Amino acid sequence: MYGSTQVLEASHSPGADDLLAAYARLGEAPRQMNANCSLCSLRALCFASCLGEDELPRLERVVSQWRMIHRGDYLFRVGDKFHSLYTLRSGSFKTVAGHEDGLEHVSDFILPGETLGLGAIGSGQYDCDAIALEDSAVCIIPFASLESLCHDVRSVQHHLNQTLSREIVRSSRQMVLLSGMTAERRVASFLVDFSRRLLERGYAARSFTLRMTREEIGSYLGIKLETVSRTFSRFQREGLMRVDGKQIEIFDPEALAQI
Amino acid sequence: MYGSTQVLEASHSPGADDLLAAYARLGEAPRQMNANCSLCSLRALCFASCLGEDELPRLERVVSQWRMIHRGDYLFRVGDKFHSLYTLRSGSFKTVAGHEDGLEHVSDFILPGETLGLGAIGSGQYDCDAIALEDSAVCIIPFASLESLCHDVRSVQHHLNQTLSREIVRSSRQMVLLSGMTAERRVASFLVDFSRRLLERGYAARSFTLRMTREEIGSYLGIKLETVSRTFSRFQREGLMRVDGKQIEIFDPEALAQI
DNA sequence: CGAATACTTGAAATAAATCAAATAAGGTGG
DNA sequence: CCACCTTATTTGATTTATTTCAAGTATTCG
Repeated sequence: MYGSTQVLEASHSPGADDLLAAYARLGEAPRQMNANCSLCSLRALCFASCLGEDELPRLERVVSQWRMIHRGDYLFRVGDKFHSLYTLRSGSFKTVAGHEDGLEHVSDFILPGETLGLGAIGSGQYDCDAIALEDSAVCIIPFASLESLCHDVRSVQHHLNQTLSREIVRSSRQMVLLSGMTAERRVASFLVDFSRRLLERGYAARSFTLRMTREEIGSYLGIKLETVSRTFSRFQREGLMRVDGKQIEIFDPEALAQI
Repeated sequence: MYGSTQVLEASHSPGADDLLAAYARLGEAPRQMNANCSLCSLRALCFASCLGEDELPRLERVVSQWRMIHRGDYLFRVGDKFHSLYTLRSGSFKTVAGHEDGLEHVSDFILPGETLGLGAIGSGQYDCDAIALEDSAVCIIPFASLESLCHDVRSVQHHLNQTLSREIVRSSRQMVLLSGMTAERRVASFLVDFSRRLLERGYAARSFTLRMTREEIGSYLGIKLETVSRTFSRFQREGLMRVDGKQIEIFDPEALAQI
């Protein structure tokens, strides 16, 4: 778009990603296709980040396939046998954790560069549903191969450990939010956090589209959709942000962060 | 006590553990002492579980030290530089996650065989406080050494991955609880879960002592201490359990699980 | 374009928090 | 080892943040 400024709606990289996104939109792409880490714009966020140029081919042998998932489709479901981790290349996902009695909870929203399936390593079964919030593309990382690569390349093992550990810290933060914050702070926290994650990935942090519904945000934050809506409206009245359906503009991130 | 039935208050193993517990009570023990995985009764729960008899000495070189922590003392604090994971040998801990503005949350209770410090791997700093709920003993696992052992012994790496992943799943379950359950279900869920964990460790599951206060339970469950107390009283009135201060007896685990 | 889904807003209901006060348990120093 | 002070727990009365119910409006997507 304009030089280095990229927004979520725009294709976020030239080359292979564009092709993939275009295929996904058309719904005509082969279900899987070959990956190429060297050309990937998200290299810095995934396992490639800990490898030298010369080691990338080894990763490419592990992450040899892509897959496209259409909006609303499942990448995996609770209980599915675990074979692979997935790194999101484009699009976005929600993960939904269930409970015996139908109680459901949106446990996370996933942005490009983030990894899906970490909870399945321990049990051999995926522990949540992963559902695409828009047409998306994922790299397939067969876990057995990744473990072998870990064995050969220490930095990859280190990276996997770090990824898992960071996920634990993230959960822990979310629990502080769920256990003690007012609805207002939860919503503010969600907006600030989401904005920060977009920024880290090179997207516009002040103006973005929420791909998820108010109900999904509410579930993620442990409040009802009406409360999300009311709080958005209040923040708008107070001049902190502009809300136009799913289109959000943040005017005063500092004030939001301090709520 | 009676054959194979062991209760939390009793020493849970003969030999080294007893010695350690005795030292801890006296407060006269050396601050650190040598570990011996081969003799440890918790072997089945920790990293030793994935090693053969012949490989144990390698683990013992990594986990070469114990440490005793008195009730109320910190094993580590938020922000401390990360060097080691800790496996609890005896006693119990709480972990407390903080937030900039003083908002605190008891993120977990730790029982023997469980690991402390997993959240520090990613950032190099501990992400929570770990505070002993009673005089306790921990094995010190220097992380650099553990990573080396992971490199040499695949099963150790696999075990670390599994431990980290299981922690993610645990957090995720706790978030479902915190985001959607009534106070009554949270308390029931806590009791059932705590009882199950005791059972898995060979302690009495129907009758046990809560080492933490009502306030700490409330923080863990995202409710106030008065609500914990009232719910305990209600469950007692309904004949599901007996409450005598910190001493708990579960009469009807099935009914509790179904609440 | 039109049915279905998503969102906003108001009013009433409620689960849990807060405030308060009395009782019980636990740890410490004399 | 007991008395005392502190901390923890229970229980009741009141308040409140959020949910629930409801109804109208806007969006989305096939």
